[in-house]
Amino acid sequence: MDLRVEKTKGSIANAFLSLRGRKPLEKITVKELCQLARINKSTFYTHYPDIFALSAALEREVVEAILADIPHPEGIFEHTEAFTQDLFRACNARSALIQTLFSGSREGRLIETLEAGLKELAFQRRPEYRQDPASHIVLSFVIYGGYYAYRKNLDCGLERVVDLVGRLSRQVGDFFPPGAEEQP
Amino acid sequence: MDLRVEKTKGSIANAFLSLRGRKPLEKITVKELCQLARINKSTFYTHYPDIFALSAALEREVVEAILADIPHPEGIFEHTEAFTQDLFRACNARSALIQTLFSGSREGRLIETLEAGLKELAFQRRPEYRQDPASHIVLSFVIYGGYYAYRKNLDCGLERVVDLVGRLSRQVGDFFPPGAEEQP
DNA sequence: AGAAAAGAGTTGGATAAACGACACAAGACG
DNA sequence: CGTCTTGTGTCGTTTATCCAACTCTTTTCT
Repeated sequence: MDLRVEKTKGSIANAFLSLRGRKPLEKITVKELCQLARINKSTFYTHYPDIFALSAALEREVVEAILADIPHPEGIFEHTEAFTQDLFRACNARSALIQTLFSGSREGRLIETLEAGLKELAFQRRPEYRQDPASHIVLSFVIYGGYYAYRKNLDCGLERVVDLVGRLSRQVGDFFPPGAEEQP
Repeated sequence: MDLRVEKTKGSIANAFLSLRGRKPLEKITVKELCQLARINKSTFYTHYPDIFALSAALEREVVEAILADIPHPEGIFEHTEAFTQDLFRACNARSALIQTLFSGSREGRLIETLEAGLKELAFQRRPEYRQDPASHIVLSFVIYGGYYAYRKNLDCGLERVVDLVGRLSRQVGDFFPPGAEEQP
């Protein structure tokens, strides 16, 4: 990528995160962002249509980085337990960033973006599942289940939650391919 | 100034000072500077002919900043004592920067650049002295005198040196216009 | 409500910076 | 010694960014 683009996007991201740490997304103006990032307003618009698109792009990037950080992504089906644990680890390593990026009105975007990323990862491994509605259901089930099991039970201790969710995920993993049940 | 130029020069300066803090000027290559500053080599050459010119430019800038920091530069002749004290203060506020920029082979450049800046300041106040050799002599005398009185007697305590140099400067200031002596 | 200020987005033209290639010089190394 | 690497400095082309000006919308203030 062009060095100029890299630097520009970097300073936009920095400025955005700095502002986002102090105020909700909808109160951030393009003008102040550009002043902080020391770029021209028109330069911002060559990269993002508006602030929300910028936030969405950064959200996707974080999720991408999280998934790229998992040692053995190919084990998403075969070693679901280890995969889940690595996923939690990768998220934990970015807790501060996640907190600022996904706070306020962006609360629900983390799990949604994660779901999309995880499904993409899964379907790259098993393309034949992509058109199978049952696979989508099972994946959504385990992803959202794991997420909210985590969110709603933090007081149980992180390790315990991760351990249990990991084992539950493995159980669910045994259901694949889910469509098979319907044609015995 | 164009925002692009500002940012480029800024990152060049930062990279240079960072390198300069670790190695002598003549060991700094254009290549590593550009890598650190994250700019293209050709961009460097559009601003500076070589590393030495860069260093010289930064040296001048520091001296400019020091002089611009003196509350009442117009008092260079009438209130030499206060002027001297303010000058020492302004230098002290940049001691770290000065140390890295004027170390090694650049040792002597601080006082030389300071002399040029102070003379320029003086001659802007009294343009009629600019062509007068005697004025140059007296100014060089007081500037270098003050500088080395400071450098060679740091163990006497800063305040004492500044106080004495300030009073001496005032004595010398009374000699102006120096050419007058020769035509009684 | 109505004026004034501030922000959103767009556009056209100017230009700084990036890129890649090049010839050349200097130092390292076997 | 020759070769090989590393850095220097330049050039032509492409492109990202800047800038200034503009309209339109939103917010703020009285």
